Amino acid sequence: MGFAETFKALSDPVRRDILVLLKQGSLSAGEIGSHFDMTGATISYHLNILKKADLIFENRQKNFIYYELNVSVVEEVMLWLAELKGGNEHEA
Amino acid sequence: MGFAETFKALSDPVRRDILVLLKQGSLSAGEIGSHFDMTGATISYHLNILKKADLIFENRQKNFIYYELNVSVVEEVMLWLAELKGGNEHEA
DNA sequence: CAGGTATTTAGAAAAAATTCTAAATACCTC
DNA sequence: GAGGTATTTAGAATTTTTTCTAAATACCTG
Repeated sequence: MGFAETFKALSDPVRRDILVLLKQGSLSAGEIGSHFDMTGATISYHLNILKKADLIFENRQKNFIYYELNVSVVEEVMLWLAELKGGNEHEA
Repeated sequence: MGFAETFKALSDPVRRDILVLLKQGSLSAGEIGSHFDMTGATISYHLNILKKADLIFENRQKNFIYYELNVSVVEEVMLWLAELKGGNEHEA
Protein backbone atom coordinates (compact mmCIF):
# COMPACT_ATOMS: atom_id res chain seq x y z
CA MET A 1 0.00 0.00 0.00
CA GLY A 2 2.88 2.37 0.47
CA PHE A 3 5.62 3.36 -1.90
CA ALA A 4 7.90 0.83 -0.27
CA GLU A 5 5.81 -2.05 -1.62
CA THR A 6 5.29 -0.40 -4.97
CA PHE A 7 8.94 0.30 -5.65
CA LYS A 8 9.91 -3.17 -4.44
CA ALA A 9 7.38 -4.63 -6.82
CA LEU A 10 8.80 -2.58 -9.68
CA SER A 11 12.35 -3.62 -8.88
CA ASP A 12 12.11 -7.07 -10.42
CA PRO A 13 12.54 -7.49 -14.19
CA VAL A 14 9.99 -10.29 -14.42
CA ARG A 15 7.39 -8.14 -12.72
CA ARG A 16 8.13 -5.18 -14.95
CA ASP A 17 7.75 -7.43 -17.98
CA ILE A 18 4.40 -8.61 -16.65
CA LEU A 19 3.24 -5.01 -16.35
CA VAL A 20 4.34 -4.31 -19.90
CA LEU A 21 2.35 -7.31 -21.11
CA LEU A 22 -0.71 -6.07 -19.28
CA LYS A 23 -0.40 -2.68 -20.89
CA GLN A 24 -2.09 -4.15 -23.96
CA GLY A 25 -5.01 -5.47 -21.97
CA SER A 26 -5.93 -8.06 -19.39
CA LEU A 27 -4.49 -11.56 -19.44
CA SER A 28 -5.07 -14.70 -17.42
CA ALA A 29 -2.39 -16.01 -15.10
CA GLY A 30 -1.75 -18.84 -17.55
CA GLU A 31 -1.37 -16.52 -20.52
CA ILE A 32 1.07 -14.41 -18.55
CA GLY A 33 3.02 -17.48 -17.52
CA SER A 34 3.35 -18.67 -21.12
CA HIS A 35 5.57 -15.67 -21.83
CA PHE A 36 8.15 -16.75 -19.27
CA ASP A 37 10.36 -19.73 -18.74
CA MET A 38 9.18 -20.31 -15.18
CA THR A 39 6.68 -22.47 -13.38
CA GLY A 40 3.14 -21.28 -12.80
CA ALA A 41 3.87 -21.20 -9.10
CA THR A 42 6.61 -18.65 -9.60
CA ILE A 43 4.40 -16.51 -11.81
CA SER A 44 1.72 -16.68 -9.16
CA TYR A 45 4.25 -15.46 -6.60
CA HIS A 46 5.10 -12.45 -8.77
CA LEU A 47 1.44 -11.69 -9.49
CA ASN A 48 0.79 -11.71 -5.77
CA ILE A 49 3.53 -9.14 -5.16
CA LEU A 50 2.15 -6.92 -7.92
CA LYS A 51 -1.33 -7.30 -6.48
CA LYS A 52 -0.22 -6.38 -2.96
CA ALA A 53 1.44 -3.31 -4.42
CA ASP A 54 -1.86 -2.46 -6.14
CA LEU A 55 -0.11 -2.36 -9.47
CA ILE A 56 -2.56 -4.92 -10.84
CA PHE A 57 -5.98 -6.17 -9.91
CA GLU A 58 -7.79 -9.35 -10.71
CA ASN A 59 -10.99 -10.16 -12.40
CA ARG A 60 -12.33 -13.70 -12.00
CA GLN A 61 -14.26 -15.28 -14.85
CA LYS A 62 -15.16 -18.95 -15.10
CA ASN A 63 -12.11 -20.71 -13.87
CA PHE A 64 -9.68 -18.14 -15.15
CA ILE A 65 -8.28 -15.20 -13.26
CA TYR A 66 -7.62 -12.23 -15.48
CA TYR A 67 -5.15 -9.60 -14.40
CA GLU A 68 -5.20 -5.93 -15.32
CA LEU A 69 -2.81 -3.06 -14.91
CA ASN A 70 -3.82 -0.50 -12.30
CA VAL A 71 -2.85 2.74 -13.96
CA SER A 72 -3.64 4.95 -10.98
CA VAL A 73 -0.83 3.52 -8.89
CA VAL A 74 1.58 4.00 -11.76
CA GLU A 75 0.53 7.62 -11.68
CA GLU A 76 1.21 7.86 -7.96
CA VAL A 77 4.73 6.62 -8.46
CA MET A 78 5.20 9.20 -11.19
CA LEU A 79 4.06 11.89 -8.79
CA TRP A 80 6.57 10.77 -6.19
CA LEU A 81 9.30 11.00 -8.79
CA ALA A 82 8.07 14.34 -10.04
CA GLU A 83 8.28 15.69 -6.53
CA LEU A 84 11.78 14.33 -6.09
CA LYS A 85 12.89 16.01 -9.25
CA GLY A 86 10.87 19.16 -8.74
CA GLY A 87 12.20 19.88 -5.28
CA ASN A 88 11.39 22.75 -2.96
CA GLU A 89 7.68 22.13 -2.55
CA HIS A 90 7.56 22.60 1.26
CA GLU A 91 9.38 25.89 1.27
CA ALA A 92 8.05 29.08 2.83
CA MET B 1 22.89 1.77 -16.53
CA GLY B 2 19.59 0.13 -17.36
CA PHE B 3 16.22 0.36 -15.72
CA ALA B 4 16.94 -2.81 -13.83
CA GLU B 5 19.64 -1.09 -11.78
CA THR B 6 17.63 2.08 -11.39
CA PHE B 7 14.47 0.41 -10.12
CA LYS B 8 16.49 -1.83 -7.82
CA ALA B 9 18.17 1.25 -6.41
CA LEU B 10 14.81 2.91 -5.86
CA SER B 11 13.41 -0.16 -4.13
CA ASP B 12 15.17 0.42 -0.82
CA PRO B 13 13.67 2.89 1.70
CA VAL B 14 17.05 4.10 2.92
CA ARG B 15 18.09 4.91 -0.61
CA ARG B 16 14.85 6.72 -1.34
CA ASP B 17 15.35 8.75 1.83
CA ILE B 18 18.84 9.64 0.69
CA LEU B 19 17.47 10.88 -2.60
CA VAL B 20 14.89 12.99 -0.80
CA LEU B 21 17.64 14.51 1.33
CA LEU B 22 19.63 15.34 -1.78
CA LYS B 23 16.65 17.06 -3.32
CA GLN B 24 17.50 20.11 -1.20
CA GLY B 25 21.07 20.22 -2.44
CA SER B 26 24.34 18.33 -2.27
CA LEU B 27 25.57 16.72 0.94
CA SER B 28 28.73 14.94 1.96
CA ALA B 29 28.68 11.23 2.73
CA GLY B 30 29.07 12.07 6.43
CA GLU B 31 26.20 14.52 6.44
CA ILE B 32 23.99 11.95 4.75
CA GLY B 33 25.05 9.32 7.26
CA SER B 34 24.16 11.55 10.20
CA HIS B 35 20.49 11.29 9.21
CA PHE B 36 20.46 7.52 9.64
CA ASP B 37 21.10 5.10 12.44
CA MET B 38 23.63 3.08 10.49
CA THR B 39 27.36 2.87 10.16
CA GLY B 40 29.22 4.93 7.57
CA ALA B 41 30.12 1.71 5.82
CA THR B 42 26.47 0.90 5.24
CA ILE B 43 25.75 4.39 3.97
CA SER B 44 28.69 4.06 1.63
CA TYR B 45 27.20 0.80 0.32
CA HIS B 46 23.90 2.52 -0.43
CA LEU B 47 25.57 5.52 -2.03
CA ASN B 48 27.47 3.17 -4.27
CA ILE B 49 24.27 1.52 -5.45
CA LEU B 50 22.69 4.90 -6.17
CA LYS B 51 25.83 5.95 -8.01
CA LYS B 52 25.89 2.81 -10.18
CA ALA B 53 22.25 3.50 -11.02
CA ASP B 54 23.25 7.03 -12.04
CA LEU B 55 20.71 8.44 -9.62
CA ILE B 56 23.43 10.48 -7.92
CA PHE B 57 26.89 11.70 -8.83
CA GLU B 58 29.77 12.77 -6.72
CA ASN B 59 31.77 15.90 -6.46
CA ARG B 60 35.06 15.71 -4.54
CA GLN B 61 36.22 18.74 -2.59
CA LYS B 62 39.06 18.75 -0.08
CA ASN B 63 38.61 15.50 1.77
CA PHE B 64 34.86 15.45 1.50
CA ILE B 65 32.83 13.78 -1.17
CA TYR B 66 29.63 15.62 -1.94
CA TYR B 67 26.73 13.79 -3.51
CA GLU B 68 24.09 15.28 -5.76
CA LEU B 69 20.84 14.05 -7.21
CA ASN B 70 20.90 13.29 -10.93
CA VAL B 71 17.57 14.62 -12.09
CA SER B 72 17.87 13.35 -15.65
CA VAL B 73 17.72 9.70 -14.61
CA VAL B 74 14.67 10.42 -12.48
CA GLU B 75 13.11 11.77 -15.64
CA GLU B 76 13.97 8.63 -17.56
CA VAL B 77 12.20 6.52 -14.98
CA MET B 78 9.18 8.78 -15.24
CA LEU B 79 9.18 8.29 -19.00
CA TRP B 80 9.22 4.53 -18.58
CA LEU B 81 6.23 4.77 -16.28
CA ALA B 82 4.45 7.20 -18.58
CA GLU B 83 4.81 4.72 -21.40
CA LEU B 84 3.50 1.90 -19.25
CA LYS B 85 0.49 3.91 -18.35
CA GLY B 86 0.06 5.49 -21.78
CA GLY B 87 -0.02 2.21 -23.65
CA ASN B 88 -0.43 1.67 -27.36
CA GLU B 89 2.55 3.66 -28.55
CA HIS B 90 3.81 1.13 -31.11
CA GLU B 91 0.51 0.69 -32.81
CA ALA B 92 -0.04 1.19 -36.53
C1' DC C 1 -20.39 -35.73 -8.18
C1' DA C 2 -16.24 -37.32 -11.15
C1' DG C 3 -12.76 -35.65 -13.90
C1' DG C 4 -10.38 -31.84 -15.79
C1' DT C 5 -8.14 -27.40 -16.17
C1' DA C 6 -6.41 -23.10 -13.79
C1' DT C 7 -4.28 -21.17 -10.18
C1' DT C 8 -2.48 -20.76 -5.59
C1' DT C 9 -0.24 -22.31 -1.23
C1' DA C 10 3.37 -24.67 1.53
C1' DG C 11 7.86 -25.83 2.32
C1' DA C 12 12.51 -26.03 1.10
C1' DA C 13 16.75 -24.76 -1.50
C1' DA C 14 19.50 -21.36 -3.63
C1' DA C 15 20.76 -16.72 -4.62
C1' DA C 16 20.90 -11.84 -3.59
C1' DA C 17 20.70 -7.87 -0.51
C1' DT C 18 21.62 -5.56 3.80
C1' DT C 19 24.25 -4.71 7.67
C1' DC C 20 28.13 -4.84 10.77
C1' DT C 21 33.22 -4.68 12.39
C1' DA C 22 37.75 -3.98 11.20
C1' DA C 23 41.02 -2.45 8.17
C1' DA C 24 42.48 0.25 4.23
C1' DT C 25 42.74 4.38 1.36
C1' DA C 26 42.58 9.31 0.47
C1' DC C 27 43.51 13.66 1.33
C1' DC C 28 44.25 17.67 4.29
C1' DT C 29 46.92 20.37 7.90
C1' DC C 30 50.68 21.28 10.81
C1' DG D 1 56.04 13.25 6.72
C1' DA D 2 53.00 12.56 11.13
C1' DG D 3 48.60 12.70 12.70
C1' DG D 4 43.81 13.49 11.83
C1' DT D 5 39.34 13.31 9.62
C1' DA D 6 36.35 11.37 5.77
C1' DT D 7 35.13 7.71 3.20
C1' DT D 8 35.49 3.25 1.14
C1' DT D 9 36.66 -1.77 0.87
C1' DA D 10 36.79 -6.59 2.60
C1' DG D 11 34.82 -10.27 4.80
C1' DA D 12 31.37 -12.36 7.41
C1' DA D 13 26.65 -12.84 9.51
C1' DT D 14 21.81 -12.21 8.92
C1' DT D 15 17.76 -11.43 6.42
C1' DT D 16 15.09 -11.22 2.30
C1' DT D 17 13.98 -12.67 -2.29
C1' DT D 18 13.43 -15.81 -5.90
C1' DT D 19 12.59 -20.20 -7.55
C1' DC D 20 11.27 -24.99 -7.59
C1' DT D 21 8.40 -29.37 -6.56
C1' DA D 22 4.47 -31.21 -4.66
C1' DA D 23 0.13 -30.71 -2.94
C1' DA D 24 -4.10 -28.12 -2.28
C1' DT D 25 -8.00 -25.26 -3.71
C1' DA D 26 -11.33 -23.48 -6.99
C1' DC D 27 -14.35 -23.81 -10.36
C1' DC D 28 -16.39 -25.63 -14.62
C1' DT D 29 -18.52 -29.45 -17.52
C1' DG D 30 -20.56 -33.69 -18.53
